[in-house]
Amino acid sequence: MPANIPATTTVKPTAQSTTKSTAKSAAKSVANPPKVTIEVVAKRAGVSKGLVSFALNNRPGVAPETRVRILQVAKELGWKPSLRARSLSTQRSYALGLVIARNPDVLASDPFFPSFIAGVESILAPEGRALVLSVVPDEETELKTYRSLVADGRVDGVFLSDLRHGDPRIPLLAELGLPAVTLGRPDGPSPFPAVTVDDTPGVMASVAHLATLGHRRIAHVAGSSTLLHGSRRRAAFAAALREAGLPEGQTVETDFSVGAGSDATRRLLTQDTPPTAIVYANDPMAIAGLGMAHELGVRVPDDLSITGYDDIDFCRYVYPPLTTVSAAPMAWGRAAASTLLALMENGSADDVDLPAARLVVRGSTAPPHG
Amino acid sequence: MPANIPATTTVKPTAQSTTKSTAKSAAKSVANPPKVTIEVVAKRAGVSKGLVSFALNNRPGVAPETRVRILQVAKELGWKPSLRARSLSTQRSYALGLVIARNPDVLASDPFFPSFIAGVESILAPEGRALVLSVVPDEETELKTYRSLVADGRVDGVFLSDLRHGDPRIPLLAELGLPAVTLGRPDGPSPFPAVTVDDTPGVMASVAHLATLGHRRIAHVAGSSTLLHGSRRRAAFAAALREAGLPEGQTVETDFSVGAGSDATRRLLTQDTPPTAIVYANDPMAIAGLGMAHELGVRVPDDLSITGYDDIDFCRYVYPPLTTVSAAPMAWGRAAASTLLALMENGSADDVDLPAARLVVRGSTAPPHG
DNA sequence: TAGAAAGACTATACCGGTTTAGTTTCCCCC
DNA sequence: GGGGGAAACTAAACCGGTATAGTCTTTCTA
Repeated sequence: MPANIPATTTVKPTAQSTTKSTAKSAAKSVANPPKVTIEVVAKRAGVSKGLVSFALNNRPGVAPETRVRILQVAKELGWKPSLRARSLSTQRSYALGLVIARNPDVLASDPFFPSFIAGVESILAPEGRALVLSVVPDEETELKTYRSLVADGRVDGVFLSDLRHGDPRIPLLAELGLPAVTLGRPDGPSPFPAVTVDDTPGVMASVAHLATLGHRRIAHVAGSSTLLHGSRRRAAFAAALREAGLPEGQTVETDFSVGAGSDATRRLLTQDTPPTAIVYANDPMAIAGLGMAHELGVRVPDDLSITGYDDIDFCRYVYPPLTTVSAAPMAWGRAAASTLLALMENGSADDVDLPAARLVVRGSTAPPHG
Repeated sequence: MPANIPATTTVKPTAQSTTKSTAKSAAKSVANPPKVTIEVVAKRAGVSKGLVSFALNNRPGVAPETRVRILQVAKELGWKPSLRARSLSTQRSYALGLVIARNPDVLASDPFFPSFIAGVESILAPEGRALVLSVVPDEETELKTYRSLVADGRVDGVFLSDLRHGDPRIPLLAELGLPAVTLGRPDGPSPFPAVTVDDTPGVMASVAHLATLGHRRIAHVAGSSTLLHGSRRRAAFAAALREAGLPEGQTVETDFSVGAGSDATRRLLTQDTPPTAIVYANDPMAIAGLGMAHELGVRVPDDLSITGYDDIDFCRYVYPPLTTVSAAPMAWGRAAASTLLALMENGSADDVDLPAARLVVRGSTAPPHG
């Protein structure tokens, strides 16, 4: 039953022809194995349940032979301590949380999270931890979600992705006392360890690559500047231009969505003096840009060079294949998970800097014709 | 702490240069609010805790005025029943599970799950349920994951996606007594309700559309035939050809991945008599096919028409925009979640048939040039 | 008007672990 | 050989709810 339901109309037996009946009843009543609890193990081993608990948790004060015997009995009986009981007494849930606040469209076209999550899982699963995922539509709901995750004790720690400027989640989580790991370094003070893949070098390398090819009018289709990585990539873009001795480039801000990337591209290319190269803040937008270029009859890479960011699978298979920057979301997930576990175990954890994202040159970049 | 940890060093300050310190200590010690439990509410309302529980759960046997008073007190004190305690005594977790067994690459390029999950969440969140997500690399791990989800009591029910022929998960879950909902109708007997978006009409419509345009050599890049929707779309393709009075078409089986889609396309197009149209089993492969066509100098849609399946965001923005079949993963997620909740509440739930996927005609299909 | 039945509520067992406060036993040492 | 202390273990409280059995009124019934 839901938390405290006024009208539990949740589900009323639709009186229709219900050929289906749940598997529960059938299956559960058959075997009905005599639940083995810590009590049973204790009795069988001839000790108190407290001692079984001690033995299980490797605590001092248990004679070596006794410990062995207890564990032996536990194994024989196939006993696994009840997560629920343990949760109640330890006040922990043995689960970690990830809250994603994104427009479903943007989320859907962005392959970051599936890979990231796969990485996270590869660490959590062997540790017996679960991942609780929330996908919420807006920031307000997001904060509420964190509050209720804590209130319900659903998770022992969370991953903080898509950092924003002056991110309100950081003080919130600090106040709630919920351990967290940030994906990237926040711009303000933070009590949490950061696991970072520096994206600046990758973006700068993209620009440098284009400059070396001879491009002088390079534009940037940036992501949302409220997002830290959005504005950071934008800053890296600007810095790289300066470094290359090029004039300031045009920048169009978007929300990272495919549609916005397409629109931005149209705007850039339909000017009197369009850029000869565009650096996109992510791959989906770059791919949309490629489509738009085709539509406008602008040839890539002959008339226009483009670069993306993320190196999603698609990049290799669009035509021409996309020059992009390769982050490693799966490794990122692994590192973030390890760090969060360490933080929870030790009460502190060091920041982790993963290898910076690298430029991968493919066919979408070439010297400008002129 | 892991399941059974050697040293219960829960939280010791690692003596390293720890500029970070966990937020826990700091935050928690400040306020330290005197935990409000059911006991406190009971005392304050001058009743027993049992009665508070009854009032909360809308059970008979509580005088109306008393109920009101209790709930009033509960609200004043800001009491929310402890999920953990409740879990222990009700033997439920108030969470639902989704286990995804996919190659991370395939998963990453497939926007189905993010959208589906967003739909699921929109139903679960208001009900106070959480979603536990597992991403596993292979089938063996997948089955193990279900077992341990049940053993740990992590979830009260699960979503079964990517149905396979003679899917082993169905008997397993039945045996485990875990309520489930299948996404689509399984091919064997199943005790579980199915929530279905029929994909056959969409695929048939694609073929019909191509046939109407005048195509006679239509090929199919199919998904894995171990997957039900893979082989079903393939069957629909074949049926549609027959219905249109066309000869059997070439079919290449893939694993649904972008790379495989690309390879399959190359193989098809480099034959002596290549097809004039290709029906892809999903959009990512179609997009890869588009790229390959470009690479081979095959113009779309002039020399080759292509169609996809799913109507992912990209379709509108590649060039030419992709004719595809629009499923509605978010609505699917909502329906699946509602059905699973209903099943758990009532012990049974009816199958749900969502509106069949529809063909969306865009620029990637045109009459074959003669 | 006794007696049964219903209604409101309490006391308490229970879920299955962890943890603290004792208790026993054994050993060491002066 | 008696006191001190550590080691090994037990008993019971505790986490915070739910559920069951039972108590005490009040009301309906025969």
